[in-house]
Amino acid sequence: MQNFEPVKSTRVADIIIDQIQAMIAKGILKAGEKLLSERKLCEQLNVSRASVREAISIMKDRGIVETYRGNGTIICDIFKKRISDPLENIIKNSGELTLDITEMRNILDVKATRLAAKRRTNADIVQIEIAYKNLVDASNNKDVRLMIETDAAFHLSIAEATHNIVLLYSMRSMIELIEHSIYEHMNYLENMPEGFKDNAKEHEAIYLAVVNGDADAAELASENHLKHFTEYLKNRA
Amino acid sequence: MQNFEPVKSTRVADIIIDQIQAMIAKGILKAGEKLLSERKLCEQLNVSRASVREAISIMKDRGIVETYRGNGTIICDIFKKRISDPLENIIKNSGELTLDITEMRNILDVKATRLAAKRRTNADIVQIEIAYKNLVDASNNKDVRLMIETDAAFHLSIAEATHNIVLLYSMRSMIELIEHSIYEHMNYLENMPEGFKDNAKEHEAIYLAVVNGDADAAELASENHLKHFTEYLKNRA
DNA sequence: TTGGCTTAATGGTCAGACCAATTATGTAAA
DNA sequence: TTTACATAATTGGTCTGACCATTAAGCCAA
Repeated sequence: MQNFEPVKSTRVADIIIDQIQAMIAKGILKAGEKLLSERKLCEQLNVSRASVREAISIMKDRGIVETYRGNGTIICDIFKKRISDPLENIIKNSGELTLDITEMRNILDVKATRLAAKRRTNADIVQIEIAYKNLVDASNNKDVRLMIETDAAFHLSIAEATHNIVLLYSMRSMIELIEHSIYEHMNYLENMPEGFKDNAKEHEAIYLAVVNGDADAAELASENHLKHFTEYLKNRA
Repeated sequence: MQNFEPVKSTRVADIIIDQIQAMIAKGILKAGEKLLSERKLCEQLNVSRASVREAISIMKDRGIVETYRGNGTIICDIFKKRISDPLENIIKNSGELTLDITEMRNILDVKATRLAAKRRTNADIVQIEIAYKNLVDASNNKDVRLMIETDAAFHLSIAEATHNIVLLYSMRSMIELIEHSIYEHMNYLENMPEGFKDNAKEHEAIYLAVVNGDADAAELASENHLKHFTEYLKNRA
């Protein structure tokens, strides 16, 4: 069996991180326990405090430890990891990027709906029907989180019916990227059930047009549907 | 209703990270560009080098920047890492997708042309004019390779005028993929001239519509322009 | 026991120095 | 003029020591 050793980085901070993570992995350091103070770590590791601090600040960013001024540094429960995707992290704090992605997603969605109406097979229709019914159920139950999920799934089931892999992948990517931002605005959405009542009809229009194979109606319905959400975003930006 | 704002960290390094990431999100800092040196950043931000280094080392860990001793710190192409590379991988494993990619590119181009007509600034117009003239020159000289290059540059200069960096990025991606795909699956240079036949007037129509700010005409001109190339591709497939 | 004060320890920030790698520059040789 | 190489300047990496801000612990007096 090939048993590789982890590559020893030349960077001091990386070496420290490796050591501490190994201790956590071996159970020597357990969640909730305090790490040695920075100054004592310097002594034991024979490195400067700057290097120790760099290692700790990186582990803090990774969610491995938490620091408390005047108290110390504790090992975290690994389970509560934060967003690890750097791009999503940037998007989360950028209204401009969120708008850009939303616009891109809308462009794709409108054209995908048109193409789906032209190309959907019987198998596609079955999947779209399932997704549509799930969306309606979630809407009736007023479960906002589930509505967001089933809404995405509904639009993706339509994108799937275009049989354009690149288009499908791109739409899925855009949806993934703004997912976190949408969830953060969830509390806002929860207070506007009226807005969601309207788009029940919009979803129905899209659904029917695609199933009936009416490309023009499908494109129109999709455009109309997304107009509302975009306006809402622009007002907040 | 309790509507909490995201906590703005008091930590100096976090503030620096937010600033730099915001610059990336707005396109002020672009992939491949160099960040200011640590010492200059200290000056501009009025903080110690330790804080700047902490911010940079965290961003390095996130994969947002890369550092090179003696050279500098460069901005990574996270969009490529997160979106383009995986797509490229999918395409490699899916056989011939030239039509899918082309369709996707056309969708983006048509809508980008419309948006550009609405949003182009004077600076954008200058760039578009330059790109258009280069295209005309290449066309007059019947230099096929240069025509392909200037054609891409022309459409990208329009995409740039949308001021949607995600859209711009995606279009650039598609154009690169098409060139690869056509090159692999067809006799690139030998067959391309037919696809470029007599579209000087079409380019002119696009150019004029965008410069005049006529969104509907721009979209129409773009649709008309791309139709020919797509049909040509389909006939070959 | 309780309240408030002092003290010590901790993480956060700063300043300045030197090392190591790379690039830019300028000079001498071909 | 061009090329080659030594030198200087710049950049990220590391170290040292100091001070600030916060917290916990200890202490003493009411």
